[in-house]
Amino acid sequence: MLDMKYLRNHFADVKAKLQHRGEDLSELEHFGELDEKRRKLIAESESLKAKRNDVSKQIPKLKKEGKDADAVIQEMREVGDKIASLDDELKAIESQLEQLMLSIPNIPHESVPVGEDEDDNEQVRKWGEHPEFSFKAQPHWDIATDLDILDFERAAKVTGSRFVFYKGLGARLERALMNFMMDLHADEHGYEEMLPPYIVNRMSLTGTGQLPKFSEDVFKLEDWDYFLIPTAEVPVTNYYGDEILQSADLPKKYVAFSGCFRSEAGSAGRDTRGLIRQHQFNKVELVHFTKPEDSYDTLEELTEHAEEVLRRLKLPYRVMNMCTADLGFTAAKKYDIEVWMPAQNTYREISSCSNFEDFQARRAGIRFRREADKKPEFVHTLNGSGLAIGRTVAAILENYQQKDGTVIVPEVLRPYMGGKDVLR
RNA sequence: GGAGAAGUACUCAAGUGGCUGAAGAGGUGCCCCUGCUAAGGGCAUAGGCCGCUCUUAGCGGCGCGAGGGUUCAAAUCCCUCCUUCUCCGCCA
Repeated sequence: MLDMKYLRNHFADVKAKLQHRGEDLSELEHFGELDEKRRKLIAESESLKAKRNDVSKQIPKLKKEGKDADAVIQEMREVGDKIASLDDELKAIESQLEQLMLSIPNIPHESVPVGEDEDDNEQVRKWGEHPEFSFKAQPHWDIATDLDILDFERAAKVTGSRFVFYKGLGARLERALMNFMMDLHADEHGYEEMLPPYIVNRMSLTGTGQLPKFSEDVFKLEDWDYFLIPTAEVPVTNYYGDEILQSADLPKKYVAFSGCFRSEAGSAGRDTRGLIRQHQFNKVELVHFTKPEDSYDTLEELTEHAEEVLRRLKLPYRVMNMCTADLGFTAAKKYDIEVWMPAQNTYREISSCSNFEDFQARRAGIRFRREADKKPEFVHTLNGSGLAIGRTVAAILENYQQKDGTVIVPEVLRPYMGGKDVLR
């Protein structure tokens, strides 16, 4: 959520910056009117309340002195009715204004390229050499099905499309990656480890920005106002919701493993085969809480930590600075890390590293105090995948595949694989 | 799932309609006393959000788990919900 005072005072400027996102901003036009109406109603109602408080203090005195208070009480009854009707009106305006504010996306940072679609994303850097094959590179779903380490068919029977069973060394590989990534970030990058709830309430999803606008993307539990998490970002960021942290507490950095659940509404027909777009997948997520002045340095650090996973796995990748059209609703700046997928002859997103500045913190109420007598300020929140595990499995299968259909296990994973060096 | 109890500030806690922005204690900070320590004494310590104004400040509104209601007036009375605890049931 944007700062209402800032929006009021810099309306034209904010609007111009939001327009680069290419989203419909017609809602935004109602802001001025609602904001003004709200403040007018508050002023009216509160001056009546001040009067009521004042007169109500006199009533017991009048009574004590044996004077008649009926006329005053009658007058206050009318004042009370007037207050009630103003407050009703105010409540309606405020809920409209809140809906509006919750639907306005974040302002892109000045270092974000202005663009119209994903073709305008800028490559920041590139790492690693594409593997050369003396044979036609196979897609990971064929490799895995042949090795009998992934079973999409039976998952479709047991649940439905976009689900998978990991089997044998496939399951082992997924678990090895989880442990490798968690160890790397916890032991070497200095993150505190966390295992969050997989189910969250409406307020948490509103805090991180998935709700109210993107309700069709998340799974909701029947008869409960609870949702399956689409990413550990949601529980971990909201961990400090409605709290005021001490200056010395910051920065805070967490690494969380979780299952992730996404409805993939609107993705029908895209990536229907393989591990790329599943309703359920595992992910190791990095979440930072920083002081405002540190968040852009932190974004670089966070992205670096995610890249390190790919470098140790020796998987080629590139880093993209996402343009205004491809930023996502909540981010002020976002780097996507894309891993090379030989069979598709293309790079695919494997991590998204974003700085939300105070956008999520304002929604979730995450603040800190610089000094004991200072006003609290909103923290900046950031997160990034470090990494999506299913997609990493897919990338390993495709980049490490051999002519005979086996797959070499990346060296760093072998200790986690009971010493196995090849999937066969 | 059933029965009961509780939620007031950093902590504990008093408070059944106006004199309560809220007693008291602990904690914390500063000061006094003391050769040092212990003990003692004094002072300070309500955050936060919102609105207005002549914006290094002032004024007003809200706030006692959350939201409604009753009342001229609610921490206090009523309703709904949430959380925690105890017992029973169920369960990995």
